[in-house]
Amino acid sequence: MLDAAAERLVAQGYTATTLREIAADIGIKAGSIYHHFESKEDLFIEVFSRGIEVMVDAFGDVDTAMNGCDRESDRLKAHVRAHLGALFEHGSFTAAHVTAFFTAPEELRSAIVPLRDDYEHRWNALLADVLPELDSARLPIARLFLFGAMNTTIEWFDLSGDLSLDGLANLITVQFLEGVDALNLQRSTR
Amino acid sequence: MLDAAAERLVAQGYTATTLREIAADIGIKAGSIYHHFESKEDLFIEVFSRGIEVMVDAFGDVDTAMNGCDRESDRLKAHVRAHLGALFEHGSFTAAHVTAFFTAPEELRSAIVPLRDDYEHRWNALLADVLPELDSARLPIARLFLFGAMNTTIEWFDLSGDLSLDGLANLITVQFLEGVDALNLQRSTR
DNA sequence: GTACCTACCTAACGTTTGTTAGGTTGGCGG
DNA sequence: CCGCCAACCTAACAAACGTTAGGTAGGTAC
Repeated sequence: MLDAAAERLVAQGYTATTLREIAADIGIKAGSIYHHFESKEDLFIEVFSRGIEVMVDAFGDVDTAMNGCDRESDRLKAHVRAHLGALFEHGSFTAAHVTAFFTAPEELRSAIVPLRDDYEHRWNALLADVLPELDSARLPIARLFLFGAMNTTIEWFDLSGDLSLDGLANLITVQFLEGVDALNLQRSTR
Repeated sequence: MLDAAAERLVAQGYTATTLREIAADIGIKAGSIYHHFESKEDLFIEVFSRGIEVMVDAFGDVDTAMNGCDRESDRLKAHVRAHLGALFEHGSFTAAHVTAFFTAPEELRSAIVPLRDDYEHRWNALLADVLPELDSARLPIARLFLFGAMNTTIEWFDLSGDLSLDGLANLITVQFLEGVDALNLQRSTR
């Protein structure tokens, strides 16, 4: 049911997604949803929360797996790959969060913001490690650039296309660190 | 009235924006809208079209103004500045388009897509000039990265903050061409 | 003055929405 | 076998939606 709600969110946004549609998707009636959640808002708070949870878990897994890694650019690339994995490989929760969060009513958003902030802080800390020479005031902006590049892939990236998720993660990381010209040296990576 | 509709679109998305709200914003009643537009869909087609129109016009202006420019990076920077200007300095039409386009129903979107494609083609041509050595298959991806960085600024950039639009355009261009490390050499630009 | 047009209003229509009260079903614990 | 509870259903509610038919005010043209 949460899966169905998340998929509808990605395709239609918050207001256009009706409880009757979600219910029909899983073969029950709209009223029955209220046995599991107090309201529509309550249901979607859970969906958005899981979207962040998936990202945070993926981030944490990479953090422990890459503990003894000395090449900072590889660490960054692994985290980019994890973020993309959350978007494309672990259901629609993260995708729903990234695309539909701003279409949700304000009261719902303010309940989610603390979780978002937590995830952003982890990225800030990571970028501070990877880019020690970067002005700390510029760091959040650099993160926003990176997030912009990663999150907008939902609008165009196709998992079944020529480019793999590993290849995409590599492209984004290299582009982020060294600029667009450096991409020409990376053609072999798929 | 189109302005009011665009602002509501940015704040609430397509479905959550009601004709009664728009009417109240400009001091008329909902039914009166139908004297100017055939339907809600018709009204928002006009809003989205103007959003692209603003971008295309800004792009064209820079194209002619930068005709005899020899430094390709300056040409790119000027176009980035023009795109950001369309987002922040010419009403809410472009902002509405960028944030709410994917929340609109499919029939409406398919009416707008040709205009979008035209604008994207112009950017592809520009990037092909600025980056002649880039693999042409990579070019649309590079453009999507750049669009991702530029368009997500709506979610965080503040016109009244420390960073100016010129400074932001410079940051994005340098970051795009040379990577995040190059930003440290650019601290003076505001 | 009459005709006409644009811009608005009122009042309602059918539909859909989130939500709720009360009823039915099936399985598990004792 | 009995009681219970979770999971579902039916049927309806008030509110809000896009939309429409018909009416009104004010200006312009002749």
